[in-house]
Amino acid sequence: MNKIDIKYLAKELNLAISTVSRALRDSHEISAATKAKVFALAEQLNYEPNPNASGLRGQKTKMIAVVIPDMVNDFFSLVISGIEKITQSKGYHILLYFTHGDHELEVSFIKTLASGRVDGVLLSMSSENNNRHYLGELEKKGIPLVMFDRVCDTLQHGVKVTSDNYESAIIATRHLVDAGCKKIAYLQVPKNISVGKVRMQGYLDALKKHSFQTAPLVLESTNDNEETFEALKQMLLREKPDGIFASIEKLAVICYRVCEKIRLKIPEDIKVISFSNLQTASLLNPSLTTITQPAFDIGETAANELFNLINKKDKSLAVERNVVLKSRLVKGRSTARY
Amino acid sequence: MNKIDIKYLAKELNLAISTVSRALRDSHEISAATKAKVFALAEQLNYEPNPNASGLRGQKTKMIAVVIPDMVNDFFSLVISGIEKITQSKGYHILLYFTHGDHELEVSFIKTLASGRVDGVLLSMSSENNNRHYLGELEKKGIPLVMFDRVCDTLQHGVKVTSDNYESAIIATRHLVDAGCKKIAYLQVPKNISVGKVRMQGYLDALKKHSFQTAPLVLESTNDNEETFEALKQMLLREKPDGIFASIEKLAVICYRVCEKIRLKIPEDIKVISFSNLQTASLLNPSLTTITQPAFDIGETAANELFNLINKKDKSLAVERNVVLKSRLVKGRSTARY
DNA sequence: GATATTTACGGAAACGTTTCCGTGAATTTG
DNA sequence: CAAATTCACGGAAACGTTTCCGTAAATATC
Repeated sequence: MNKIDIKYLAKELNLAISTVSRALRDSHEISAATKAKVFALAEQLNYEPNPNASGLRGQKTKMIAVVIPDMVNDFFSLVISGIEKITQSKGYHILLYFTHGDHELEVSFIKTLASGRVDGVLLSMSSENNNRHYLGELEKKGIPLVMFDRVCDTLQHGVKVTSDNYESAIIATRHLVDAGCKKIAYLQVPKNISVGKVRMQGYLDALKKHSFQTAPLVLESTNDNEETFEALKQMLLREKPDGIFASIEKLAVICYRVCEKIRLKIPEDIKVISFSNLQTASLLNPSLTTITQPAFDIGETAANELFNLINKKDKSLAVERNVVLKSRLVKGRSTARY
Repeated sequence: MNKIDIKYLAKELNLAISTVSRALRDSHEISAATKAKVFALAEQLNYEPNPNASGLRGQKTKMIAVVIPDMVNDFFSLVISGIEKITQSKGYHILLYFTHGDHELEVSFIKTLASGRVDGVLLSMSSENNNRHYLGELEKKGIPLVMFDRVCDTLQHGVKVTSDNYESAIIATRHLVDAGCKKIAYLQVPKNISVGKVRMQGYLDALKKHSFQTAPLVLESTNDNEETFEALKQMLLREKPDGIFASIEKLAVICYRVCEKIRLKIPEDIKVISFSNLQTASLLNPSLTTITQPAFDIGETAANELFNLINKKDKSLAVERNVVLKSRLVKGRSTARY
């Protein structure tokens, strides 16, 4: 029942505390014989260093924070899996935070994280139109930050990992055009987040370049699914588009339900494509054509970028770096020519 | 650029360190006037207490660990969301670990967690047939443990949160019988984990009681999806069951793919039911009948149970407690009578 | 009005590490 | 072989809190 700490090991081995500490960290100023003895006893007694003590002394916690909106779709699950692969290999730990799209909560998380709880932060922002002054707190304390997917486009410096949303949106829109669509609607994400804006810009530009459609047709959704369901139903009945481009997975799912409700057949009456990482997209009725982001890869890349910052000697965070990964088009029956 | 710690606040206010500390913790032995001053300055300077220091001193970290196999399906995402709701409200932090089904990794996680990194552990085991001696490390250090879903059935003491797997398996099997199935196959999870065993027992007992089927038909799957795909294909071709009961979601997905491959129509040729938390189950082709576990609720409950242990005065962990939550049957077209 | 209690605060120890500084002994150097 | 360096380790400070113990003044008790 005795707590086994370095002091206990030292007493047991008739060594000084400092010697034991150095031995455990494999210091060169300790003889091989002594090291062996220390390792053996540590192993035998199942010694584990106290992370608070080393964290307090050395100012490094071996922990990183992952701050994301939530985990309602497969995208963030995959990102986290990618992050975990890296942290695992580096012996780091993951602290997980959900902002639930609440900007205030995000600010409060970041502020507490700036107190030395973690060595670095991975962030996918809940809303990007707010002020971003709070991110400065991290910088002030020298805690590296890497943003991914939902990044802050007005922030110049910093490392950002995203996917090619603009190009993918063009590809998606053109895919609908090629499938024969004459009137394509775009379902916009609730919040005014940058990925939504960029994707919509791709849709708009692609319409101009590749389609005969005169005016864009955009439905702004809300966070209330029922509300969005109704709005979409009205829009489909009124405007009768023959193609739907959903900017996020949830909207495609709602779209499927609306089509079922008002007896619109996919892909015969209307074709659907969506940004999505749904692993069962190919099993849907009909199988959903998706733009699939490299979610796992985004996680891995963001984590690697963060560790680069953490291990950097000089803490000049003035680096600016944009890593853009490629999404891919996965064709399903929802956009098939019939 | 000055680090703002308690010492700095104290100097600034001409107070002792101890006074500032007590004021911040709203101690009764500090006058209202002094508290106000301290709070004001702390607010103004954005003071955040150093978690390592308080953790080291007070032996409480305000963190809990969540150890799960992985996040490849929606079940664990939902569980974590439930956990997060509780930790969030208690001001706690979540450390997330994936064992990837590797028992050795799980042991090593638990061992390092026993060093005082967290105040409690939530665990869903990767494999339950191995020795469980390592769990004693936590108990020895007085760190509470709550197991959920994949619990250790041979461990007598401890708190466990599960769902009614046995009863649900009976309901699922009977549902297939009621749908007209004469030959029902059971797809067993790869590892010999307790949920799998319990569910299979429900299947076996239900067969005896509710069906005319003479012999059970069980396919043991492996972690290799391709291998399982082939095995299932052979089994379907050879045995020609007219009902499939998948013990986990992944097996249902594989089943769908196999049926597509060998042109078996669901539900006309074969009916399928599965344990699953897939949020798009109703959108599959055909919509999948599921036994849906109360995943979010499991997370909430497990977290609440853990906090009960953490806040318990006497650390006698001898409590034994089994919380069982109800799953529900969600009917889809995959088991429809035609 | 002398003693007991409460109030409000200060000083210092303690939590378990890491690391700076020091120091004899052993080894190398010129 | 004296001086310089290296080797292998010990002592103690420091990280930022929390809390035990002490204490002077203020208030309460009989």
